[in-house]
Amino acid sequence: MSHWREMSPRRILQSFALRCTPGRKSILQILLQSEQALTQDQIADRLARRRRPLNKVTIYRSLECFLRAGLVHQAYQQDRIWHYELAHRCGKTQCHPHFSCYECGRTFCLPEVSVPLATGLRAGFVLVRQKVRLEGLCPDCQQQPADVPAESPLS
Amino acid sequence: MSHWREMSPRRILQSFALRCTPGRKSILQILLQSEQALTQDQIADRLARRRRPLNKVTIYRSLECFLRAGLVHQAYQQDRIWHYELAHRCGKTQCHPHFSCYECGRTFCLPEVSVPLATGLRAGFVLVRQKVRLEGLCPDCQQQPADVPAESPLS
DNA sequence: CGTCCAAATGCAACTGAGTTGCATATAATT
DNA sequence: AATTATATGCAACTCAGTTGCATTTGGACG
Ligand SMILES: [Mn+2]
Ligand SMILES: [Mn+2]
Ligand SMILES: [Zn+2]
Ligand SMILES: [Zn+2]
Repeated sequence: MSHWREMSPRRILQSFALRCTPGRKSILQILLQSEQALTQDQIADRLARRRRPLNKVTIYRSLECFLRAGLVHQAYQQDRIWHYELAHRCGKTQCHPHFSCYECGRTFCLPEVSVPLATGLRAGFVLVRQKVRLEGLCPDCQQQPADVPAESPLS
Repeated sequence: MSHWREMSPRRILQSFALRCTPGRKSILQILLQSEQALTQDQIADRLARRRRPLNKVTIYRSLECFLRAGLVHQAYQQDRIWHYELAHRCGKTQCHPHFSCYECGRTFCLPEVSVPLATGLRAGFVLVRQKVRLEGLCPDCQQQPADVPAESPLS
């Protein structure tokens, strides 16, 4: 398999049979250079800083087009906001897990962590993708008293 | 551990040290009787059908209070809408998985499916809860041609 | 019982991520 | 260069969830 980071945005778009516009190339470049999943707003910021501003509707529509093509995933939602990332660090049937910190609210990509696929699915269900979200305390926050969800008084 | 379904809403609220109001008892009863996670809107509908209408703000604030107490979980978000369910069918460190169908969009609770906890977490991360979301085709939809995400042309 | 107050409720107005319709611009094909 | 399906920009919109504030009430205490 070819490594996306060694390919130009243009060639990647071509290989996915997507139209190659300046806006899409810029969005793709920003996703290629990011270690984390990004929101529309974060992408817009970075585009503006590179003097390549794009309308937010265009960003959403480009991401949706990338999504349909399988170039990006909607990695996770936080505070009702979608975070997008390139699909190249995800396995065929499983995205890499994400870890959210109860204390600081940050979310981390954990491409090196793998979780076995679910087993014992009821007959008739066809599993295509498994997405795992981990919650807890990140290295920066585990010292401080945290706002961890309460335990049940009945267990 | 006591079984919530055999307890009255009133006793459950008391054991969680929550104030016992008519609204909270009704919301709790609806969650107890549901096999699936419910949205604010679905809860409001069922309350109205029982002639116990509640303001949506009150429903949201009650759910948030239940959440802080550990009585309910935010099970999953679909189309930016939170789905709430009682925590009593979830393990201490892992919620039961949920399965979403690409074709019909329905989401199913899979309390019988278990996934091993993630291993190989980088040093410093403290895992408190693991949430698993499965995507694919449900028994009703696996016959029809489905809108499954595209494969990468580069792999 | 009645008194009291922190907490719960209802209502109206608000927030903001994401969507839609439509006019205009442009990538890719010929 | 001409053509056309697709991409873009802009303004207006949607709607789940939140906030401020006035009013009500659960539950503790006597
Ligand atoms: Mn990621
Ligand atoms: Mn569930
Ligand atoms: Zn943290
Ligand atoms: Zn289905």
